Amino acid sequence: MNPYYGLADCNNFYASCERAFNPHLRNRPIAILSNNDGCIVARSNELKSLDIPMGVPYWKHKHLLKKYNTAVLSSNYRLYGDMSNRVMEILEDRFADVEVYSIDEAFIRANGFTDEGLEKYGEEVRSHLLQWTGLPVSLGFGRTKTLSKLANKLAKKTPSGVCLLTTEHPILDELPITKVWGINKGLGRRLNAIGVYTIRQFMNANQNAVRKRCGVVGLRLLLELNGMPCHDLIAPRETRKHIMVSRTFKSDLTGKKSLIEAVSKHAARAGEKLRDCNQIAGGMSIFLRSNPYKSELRQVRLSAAGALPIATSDTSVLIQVAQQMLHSIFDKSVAYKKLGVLLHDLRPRNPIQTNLFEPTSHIPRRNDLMDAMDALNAKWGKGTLRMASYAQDIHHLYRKEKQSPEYTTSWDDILEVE
DNA sequence: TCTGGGGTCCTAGGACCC
DNA sequence: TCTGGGGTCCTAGGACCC
Repeated sequence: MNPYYGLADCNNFYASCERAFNPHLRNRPIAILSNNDGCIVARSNELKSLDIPMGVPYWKHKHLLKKYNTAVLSSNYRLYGDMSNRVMEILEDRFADVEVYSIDEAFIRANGFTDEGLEKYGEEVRSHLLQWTGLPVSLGFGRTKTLSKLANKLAKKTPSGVCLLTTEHPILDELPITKVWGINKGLGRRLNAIGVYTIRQFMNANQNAVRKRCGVVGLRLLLELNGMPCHDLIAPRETRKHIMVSRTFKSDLTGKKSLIEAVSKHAARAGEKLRDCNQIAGGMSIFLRSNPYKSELRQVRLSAAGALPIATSDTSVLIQVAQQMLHSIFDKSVAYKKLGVLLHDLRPRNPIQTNLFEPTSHIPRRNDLMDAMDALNAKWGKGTLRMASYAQDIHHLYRKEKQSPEYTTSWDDILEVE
């Protein structure tokens, strides 16, 4: 028998994490803000029903949020990341094959179940997750990933929180194509142009026409909706293609000193991510951008890119190159709002590739040093040990005024129960 | 006053080669 | 005067995702 695919998705994940540790948030609308307290990136159900859209600038809706007595919080990624790990561990325990797809979602493959058996097992897993993490999770099942993703949307609206979607289900006659995972405005419009509006119409559309208009991406979606798998679970990747670290400043910056500190910090963070997935980078680029919302200011997008002298994950090299690049593009007549560091041309960390023109004998020792630094920071908290080039605290460059405590990852913030 | 961050895949087009 | 055809590789940008 063909396997089922499933998608487990935490409901209103960030808001639910906050709620799990703070009972005062239980019956209030919640808004979670992006970095720099800029946009609303997560909403509780109450807020979703109040017509506050996702991704809008916080300041534009401030008064409305206040009117509804909304709890507004800066995002607490350490807390969410830790809660995510707990959920994923339980899923991995309950299902043979799990693909962690994002911080709050995982695809699963379920073999050897009857339809009823699978739904029942789903409900059991759901209540296990709720009991052990305090997070409500929805489960959708179907013969393909695309169907399971759609099933999950339906599961959120059923009391059991679980839904198994077959290709015959009448709801597919009504749902618009934009509800399909992977179809947004662009593809949606191209499908509308050939008379396709509902999911059922899409399922029955001419495959050549879809291939021609929407490329292989569109064709695969059509097949998946008809129950023919084109996307299998993807093994956890150790091989990322790019690593990016970028931040918006709370105000427009003109001073080179702050930018040097920020670029060093970003490069160091990129190095951590790189070592975390056991890779080294062959190239780096950095970019600086002015504030696009202030049209009266001079608008620029500056960037520099180049190969590293030798592929590496050594923080001190990354910082040095990033600083050189910043010096090379800095223009003192511009005010900057955003800065980013990108690592590309990533490769596995071992074996070390030597370079005729650069000495490499010091590399094993440097690797040990980096590993020791990462281990210390993992044990005692981020930033316990860091390079002197960004020793100065740069929190003043960013806004983060409404952060909740790190209930699960910091001893100082652990919840006390009386 | 205040507007996020980090990914993936696909495609088109240019450079280059025979 | 007449100026091919097909392949690969790389990159930038679009589209989509969370």
